[in-house]
Amino acid sequence: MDIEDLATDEKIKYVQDTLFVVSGKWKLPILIAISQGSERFRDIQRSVPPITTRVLSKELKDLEQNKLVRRTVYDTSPVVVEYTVSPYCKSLKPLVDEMIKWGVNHRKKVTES
Amino acid sequence: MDIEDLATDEKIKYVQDTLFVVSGKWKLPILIAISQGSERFRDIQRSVPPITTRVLSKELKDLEQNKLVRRTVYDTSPVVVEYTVSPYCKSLKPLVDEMIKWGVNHRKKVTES
DNA sequence: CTGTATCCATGATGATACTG
DNA sequence: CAGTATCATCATGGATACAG
Repeated sequence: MDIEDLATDEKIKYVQDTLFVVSGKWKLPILIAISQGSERFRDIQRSVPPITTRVLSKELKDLEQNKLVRRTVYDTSPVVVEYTVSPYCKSLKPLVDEMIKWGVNHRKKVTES
Repeated sequence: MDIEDLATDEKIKYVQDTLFVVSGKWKLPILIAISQGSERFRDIQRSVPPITTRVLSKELKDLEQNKLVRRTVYDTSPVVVEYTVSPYCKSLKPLVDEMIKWGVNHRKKVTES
C-alpha cells in the first residue's frame, strides 16, 4: 500500500492512531525499561520513577492491548507476573528513530537566535 | 550526529520533545488546513471543525513558537492576519510519513483475531 | 475579523489505603 | 508482590460573551 494514495483525512486518522499509542509521559520509558530487563511490575515501577501503581497499571494495559507488551502470569505462590516486549514492538524502531532525529534537529532550530 | 550514540535518557527526551510539538487533536489538521490554502484565522477555523477560537488561538501560538507557522499582520483596517506554513514545516514529512505507515500497519495488527 | 476573558465540565494524575 | 479502590487535585478543552 502506498500511503500517498490515502486521502488527507485518512492520513490524519492514522497519524492520530499512532500518536495515541506512543504519546504520553510514560509509554516509551516503560517499553524501554521492560526491554532492558525490568520484567516485574515492581521492577518497572522502580525503573520509571515517579510513576504510581495506578498509572503504571493502566499504561501496561494499554500497551498490552496494542500488542507491544506481553503479560504472562505464572501460577506460583505468590503469583508472579512477567512483562516482556513483544516482537512486534520492534516495528516501532523506524518511527522512534525519526522522532529522535527530528527532536535533535528541532532543538537546534528553536534555540537559534 | 548519529542518534545511536545518544544515551537512552536523551533519546527519550528528544522523543518527548517531538511528541509535544505534533501531539494533540489539532496540530496536524491545522497545518494541513493552512498548507491547503486556509490562511486566515476564520478560514482555518472553518476548515478544522469543531475547533473553538480559544483553542485555535493557542494551537497557532504553539505552532508559531515552534517555527512551523508564520504569522503576518497587515496593517490595514480592519487588520488582516495571515498564517502560512514555514519552509521548516516540510522537515516534518519523513516523520509524519512514518506515523502514517505505522498507523496503517498497526490497525491491521490490532484487528487481527 | 481576530482574537481574549470567563466560567465550567471532563478526564488525567497523584496520594493513599487496601485486597488477594 | 501485583495490583484495585477511593478521594483530591489539576490541566485541558469546550461554551459563551465580548473587546479592538
